[in-house]
Amino acid sequence: MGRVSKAQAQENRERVVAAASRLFREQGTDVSVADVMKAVGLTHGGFYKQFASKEALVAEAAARAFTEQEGIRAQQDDAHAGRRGAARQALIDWYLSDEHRDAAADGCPTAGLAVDIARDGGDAAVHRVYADGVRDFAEWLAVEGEEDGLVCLATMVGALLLARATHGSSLSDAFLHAARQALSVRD
Amino acid sequence: MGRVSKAQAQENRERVVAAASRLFREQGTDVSVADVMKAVGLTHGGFYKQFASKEALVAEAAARAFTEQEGIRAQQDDAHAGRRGAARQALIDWYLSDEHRDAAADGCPTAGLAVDIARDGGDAAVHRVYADGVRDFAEWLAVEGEEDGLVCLATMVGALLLARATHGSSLSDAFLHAARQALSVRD
DNA sequence: TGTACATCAGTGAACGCGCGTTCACTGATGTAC
DNA sequence: TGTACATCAGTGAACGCGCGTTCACTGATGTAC
Repeated sequence: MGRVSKAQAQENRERVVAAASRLFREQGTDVSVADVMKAVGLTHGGFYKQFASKEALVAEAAARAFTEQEGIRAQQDDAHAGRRGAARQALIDWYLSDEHRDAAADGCPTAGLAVDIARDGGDAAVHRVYADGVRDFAEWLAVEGEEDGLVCLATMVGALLLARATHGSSLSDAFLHAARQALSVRD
Repeated sequence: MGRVSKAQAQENRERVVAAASRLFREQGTDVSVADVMKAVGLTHGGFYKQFASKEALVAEAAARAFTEQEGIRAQQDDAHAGRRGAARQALIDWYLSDEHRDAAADGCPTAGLAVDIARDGGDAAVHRVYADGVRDFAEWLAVEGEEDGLVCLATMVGALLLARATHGSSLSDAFLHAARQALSVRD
């Protein structure tokens, strides 16, 4: 397999970032470079033709996941024609659904990457990407002041992560249900 | 270094579980067996004289962490002479403090192990230990009904994990502060 | 109580394996004439 | 427009390293007499 066209190479690179973005959210950032490359049908050797290091991929993959989520929020805004409370409620209902609990790969990176970011002492770039993404999300959620957005996000992330960690127990649904109730009566 | 007395061996075993309990909460369950043993001044070879597998150590270490936290809650109950609201408030204030954010090793296993438990498809024993520990905690927090305990715990865990993940940013303190406010005005 | 021997907690080297990263190589793509 | 050559995306083997686990060995502890 010889050289590949510039357009093809660019497309491959983007597919690698997209696959990493899903795998890291689902299984954590220590999914191996080889597994990421395998997910798009390539071998691991070529990875360093496109990325400086695994850290660099983590940063790009995280940024991509946050951008994707911003898109989902923008869709909600459109769907509810700027009625912020309704858009927020629709997002919360999706966030605290069985579907979101069971599909971390396409889910919220604030939740999916939180612990990896906290433990990984390393790269400053990925920390910046993460904090910026979290701030944007909290601001979007804030309808009754800044603190309201932070608390709402904390409750959503906590309920989602605990629902995932207690999957198989009756607690799992209970966390999602209780948080949905608590975040509905608010406005 | 030849054989060691039964009492000494038992003490060593307990020190291994204690060290694992702290290291797993702080850095996750993929801290290596060798690093756990090193933390108590032993070599990794002897590990399997005491434990069937690393999975078994994870289960024991998690159980120990939950028991330790139950002790802290019992202390709060004693200190506040059975005034449940006050005990709960004191625990929440500690939970959402800088100290707890920065000392995960001696902190809450519900938060510290959540993602490891969620991702690890493996052992049923550790899942049971975790779910039981979470349930006990939520019940202790529930002063206005079951759902109240679950929501309170979700907010605490979410705020703590997000504060850890955004350490270094102004968001970190903001999450702790906002959650403390939200969980104070309640009763 | 004293002695001879079996037990077994802990050591340190080794196992097969997967990690992030490097590198010589391949051959289709891109470019210079 | 056609041809000769340089470029470089992707391959596959290899690097040093750390993982969980196993094992032959050690020598103080525990036990049988």
